[in-house]
Amino acid sequence: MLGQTTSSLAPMLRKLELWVTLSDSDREALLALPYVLKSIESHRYIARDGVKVDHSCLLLSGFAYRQKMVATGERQILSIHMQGDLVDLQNSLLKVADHNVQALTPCDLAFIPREAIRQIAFERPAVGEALWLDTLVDGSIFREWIANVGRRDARTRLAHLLCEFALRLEAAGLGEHTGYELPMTQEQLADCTGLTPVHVDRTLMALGRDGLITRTGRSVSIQNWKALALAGDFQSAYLHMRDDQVRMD
Amino acid sequence: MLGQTTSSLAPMLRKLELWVTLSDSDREALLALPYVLKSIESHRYIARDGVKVDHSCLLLSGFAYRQKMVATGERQILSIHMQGDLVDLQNSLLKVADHNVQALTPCDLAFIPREAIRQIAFERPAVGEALWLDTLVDGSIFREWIANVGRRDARTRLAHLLCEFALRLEAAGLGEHTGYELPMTQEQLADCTGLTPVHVDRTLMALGRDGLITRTGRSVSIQNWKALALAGDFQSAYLHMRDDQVRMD
DNA sequence: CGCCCATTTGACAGCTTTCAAATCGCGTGG
DNA sequence: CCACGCGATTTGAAAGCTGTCAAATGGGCG
Repeated sequence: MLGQTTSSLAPMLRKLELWVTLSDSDREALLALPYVLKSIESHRYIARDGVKVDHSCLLLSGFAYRQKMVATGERQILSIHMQGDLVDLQNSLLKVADHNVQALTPCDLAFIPREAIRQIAFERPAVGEALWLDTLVDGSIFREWIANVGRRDARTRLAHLLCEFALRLEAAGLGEHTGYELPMTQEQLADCTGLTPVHVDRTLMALGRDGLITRTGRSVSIQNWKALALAGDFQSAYLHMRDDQVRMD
Repeated sequence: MLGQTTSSLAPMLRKLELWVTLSDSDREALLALPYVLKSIESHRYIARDGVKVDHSCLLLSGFAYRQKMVATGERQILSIHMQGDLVDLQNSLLKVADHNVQALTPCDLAFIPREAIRQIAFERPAVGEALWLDTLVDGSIFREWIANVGRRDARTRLAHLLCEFALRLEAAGLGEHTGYELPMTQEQLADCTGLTPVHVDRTLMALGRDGLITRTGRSVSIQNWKALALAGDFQSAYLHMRDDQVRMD
C-alpha cells in the first residue's frame, strides 16, 4: 500500500510541473510521500463540510467536485477536479473542511497525511512553491466562477464552462479541446452555473441549434472553438496554463 | 521610505497572527521586509488584469476590492479588502494578474517586492505557512461567494454580505458586529452580489422594514444579529476565524 | 422487456432587470 | 447661511430571463 519503487502518485507530478520545474530529487521525494489508496463510487463524499481533515486527497482517476449546500437545500458546485488534482489540499491545511468534496464518477484516490505535505512543502522550496501555486490557481478559477455565475447570462455561463472543461481536460490528457467526454449530468451542470436543470437543457439545445456544439450522450464536440469561446466570454488566462497548452486555432 | 526602526508593516502582523503564532524573530523579519509606501485615491487601480505584477501590495488603511469585467462591460466584485490585507499576493505570485484590484476609498499602500515575499516564505516556515493560509482563507471566501451569487436570492445574498462585513470589520478592529461604516455604494454592493443597484436598494429597504438593519447614510447597524445571520444563511466557519473572534450573543 | 434515471418539452409564474424620473445628501461657491 | 450641482438613493411601471411544475420522451441496464 505504501508506494516505493512504483508510486501511484505520478499523476500529481505532471500537475505540479505545470507550475514549476522540479529537480529529480524533488520528484523522488514527491513520489516517496506516504499514502493510502482507496477507490470510491460515484456520489460518495470525499470530505464533508465542518469535519476535521488530516489527509490531502490526490485524484488518480475519475472526476470529483467540490460543493456547498445553502439553506434552501440547493447545491452549488464550486469546482470540478480530474486526474492529478489535489482535491483536498485546502481543507486539509485549514484543518476543518469549509465545503464538501464528492465523487462525480468512480474514483481512485491517494490519501496523503497533511503533515507529510507540510513537511515536503517547507523542506523543498520548489515543491512548496508548486503546491502553493496549485492552490493559487484553484483560487483564480474560483474568481472566474464568481464572475461567471454573478454577471453572465445562462448561455454565456454554459459556453464558458464547456470551454474551461475543454482546456483542462486537454491539459490533463483526457480529451481534446475540439471534443471530450463530459462526465456530468445536466443537473450537475446546473449546480455549477447556478441555473436549473431545465434551463441548462434549453440552453444547451440552443448552443447546438446555433452550431456551436454537438452532443451525443455525454460526449461534447465543439464545432467551432472560436465561436464558443466568444459566446462564453472565455479567455484562458485565468487558468494560468503555459502558452503551449492553450494555443489553438 | 524603507522601514527600519518603525516599519509601517505592522497591520500585516496582526492579520498573519490570526492564522499562526509567530516567533519574535519571525515578526522582526516581517517588519524588516523592504517596501515602498504609496497613497492613492478612490477608484484608482492597484493592479490590472493581464498586466505583470512584481510587487505584493499591503493595505495599510482604507478599503480596496478585486473585480473582473465581463464581455458586456458589467463588473463583478470578487472580494473586499481592508487594513492588513495583502491585496495582491495572488497576482504577484502568479506573475500576471488575472483580475483587477481597485481602491474603494483613498488607500495607504505598502508595495513589497515579490522576491522578498518568496524568500521570507521559504526561509521561515511559520511565515510561509501564515502566508499560504492567508491565500487559502481568501480562497475559502471566494468559494462562499460562488455559492452566494449562484444559489441564494437577493435578500439572502445581501444579508450574507452584511454579516461577512460585520465579522471581518470587527476582526480588523474597524467596527462592531452590531454596526459599522460600510464604505460601499449600492452600485458596488450590486457588483458584489451579481444584482442591479435598483434591486439592491429595494432589498436593503426591505431588510430595514423587517427590522433586521437600520441605515443612516453609509453606516449600517444590525438590529438583530441572529435574525440577519439566519436571513443571510450565514455561518462564519468559512472565514476560518478563531473562536473568540466569532462568538457573539 | 421493463425499470429507472436523465433529457426534453410546454405553459405559466416570478424574481430581477430595465428604463425613467423624482428625491436626497452633501460639498462648493456666492 | 443658503442656492447650486452632481452623484447616490429611492420609487414606479413594465419587460424579460429564468424558475417551477408536470408530463412525455429517451437511453442504458438487469
